[in-house]
Amino acid sequence: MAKSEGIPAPAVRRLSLYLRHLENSQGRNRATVSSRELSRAVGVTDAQVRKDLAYFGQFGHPGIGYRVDDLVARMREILGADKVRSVVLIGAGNLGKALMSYRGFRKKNFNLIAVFDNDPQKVGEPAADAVCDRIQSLDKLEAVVRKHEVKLAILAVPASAAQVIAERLATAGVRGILNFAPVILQTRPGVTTSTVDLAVQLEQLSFLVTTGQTGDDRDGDGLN
Amino acid sequence: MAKSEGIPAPAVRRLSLYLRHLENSQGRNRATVSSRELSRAVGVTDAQVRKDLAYFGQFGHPGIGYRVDDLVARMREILGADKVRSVVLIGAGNLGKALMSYRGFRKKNFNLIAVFDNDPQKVGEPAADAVCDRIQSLDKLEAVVRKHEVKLAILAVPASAAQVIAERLATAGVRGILNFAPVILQTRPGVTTSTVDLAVQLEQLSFLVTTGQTGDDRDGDGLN
DNA sequence: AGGTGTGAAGGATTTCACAGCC
DNA sequence: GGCTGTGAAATCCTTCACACCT
Repeated sequence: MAKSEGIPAPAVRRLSLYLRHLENSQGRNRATVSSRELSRAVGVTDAQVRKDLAYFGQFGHPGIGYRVDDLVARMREILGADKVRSVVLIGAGNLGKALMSYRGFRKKNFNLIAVFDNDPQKVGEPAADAVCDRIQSLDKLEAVVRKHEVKLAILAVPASAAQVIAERLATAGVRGILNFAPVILQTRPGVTTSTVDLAVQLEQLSFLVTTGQTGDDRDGDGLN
Repeated sequence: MAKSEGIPAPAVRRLSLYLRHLENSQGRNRATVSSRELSRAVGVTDAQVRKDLAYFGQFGHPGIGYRVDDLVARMREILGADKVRSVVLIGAGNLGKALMSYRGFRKKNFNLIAVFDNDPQKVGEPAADAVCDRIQSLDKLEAVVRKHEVKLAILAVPASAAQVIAERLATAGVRGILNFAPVILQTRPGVTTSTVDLAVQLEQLSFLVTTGQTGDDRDGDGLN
C-alpha cells in the first residue's frame, strides 16, 4: 500500500470532486481540460489541482491540459469506481428510505444489495426503487454480509442503536461504514467510519453565516 | 468580526462535535468533563480540545475540568444555537421528504418554516411532519424568504436546477445554503455554501477501505 | 495528584514560481 | 503562447511540554 502512503487526506477528498466535473465535461464532449478550469469548478487553485493529480501519476500534457477520457478512466480506476461494489443499508426510516431510492449511488457503481430494519412492521415492505426486493429483518444481517462479502455499509438508524450495529457489521467483515447517526462510532482497527451529521452540517453553516465568514467553503464535508 | 478571525476552520468543525458530546454528558448528569474525556469522544488529542476551546475563551478550571452546564451554554451561544433560526427547504423529492421529517434540525433549534417544489403534483401536499403546513410552489420562494428574513436554505433539487435556485435564494437575502445537489455552486460574495454529496461521501469511504487506510477518519464531512 | 492555557516546535498542506514541453 | 510537474517557500494546523492553578 505504499502507493497511497504520502497522499494528503484533503487531496483524496478533492479527487471525487474533480471526477464529478470531468464526467460533466465528458458529457459536453470536451476533449481536454486544463488545471485552471478544473480549479475554478472545484474552488481551489490551479497549482493545487496539478499537485493533487500528480500524486497519482502524470496524466497531463504540457501545452494541452488533461485529456478528459483518459483522466476519467484513470481516476475511476484509482477510486475503484470502475468496479461494482456491494453495499448494505441498515435502517428504513425516513432517511433510510430516501437513501434507498437515491440514484447517485448507482451512478457511481455502488450496488445496494440489501436493506435491513428491526421494526417488524417494516420488514417485508418492498424496498422502494432499490435493486433488492424487500426490507429484511436485522437478524439476517450477518448472513447476508458474509454471503456476499459486503465491505461497505450505510447506517441510518437512531443514535442509540448505531454503536451496536457497527460492531456487528465489523464482526461480519464490513470494512467501511457511512454513518448518519449523530454519534462517533468506536471501531476496531481495520474498520473506517465516516459520519455525516446533517444537523451538525447546518449548524456549521449557520455559524459561518453569522460570524461573517463569507467565501464559499470547502469540504466541511465534501464540497464547495 | 475580528473575533473569529484567526480560528482554524477545522477547529470550528469540531465545535459542534464537542457540543454534541457535552449535551449527552448533561443528560447523564455529569457535572464536569475533562479535555481528556472530550478528546476520546471526538477522536482527537486532549491538547487539541483545550486549544480549540481556548480560541473562544477560558472556560476551564484547572484541576477540575470544564463545567458541563456552563460550557454547553457558552457553546450554544457561540454557535448561535441559543436562538431559533428559520430555514427553508427547496425540493420535496425523496431526500427532501426525509429532511422535512428529520428531527435533528429541530433539536438544534432550527425551524423549518416552508418547503417548496416546482412539481405541480407535489404542491399542496401536506409537508410530512414538518412544522409548516403544505408544500408550496417555487413561485412563492422569494416572497416567503423576504417576509420572514430567512438566512438559511437547504437545497435538495436535481443538479440541473441547483445553480439557478441558489441565485434566486441569494437575491432574496439568503446567506447560507446547504446543498445536496452534486455540483459546486457559484455564489456571490457574502453567501456561503456547503455541499454534501452523498455519493461522493461513499466513494471516499470506499477508497479509504480499498487502499487500506484503516483508522477512523475524521471530518471528511464532520466527524469521527 | 489532576487539570487547564499556551508558547514553541514540529508536521502537513498549500501556494509560489519556474524549468521544460507542446 | 499555453500548460504541466515540481522543488522551495510560506502558511496553516497539531502536538509537545510545561508553567501554573486547585
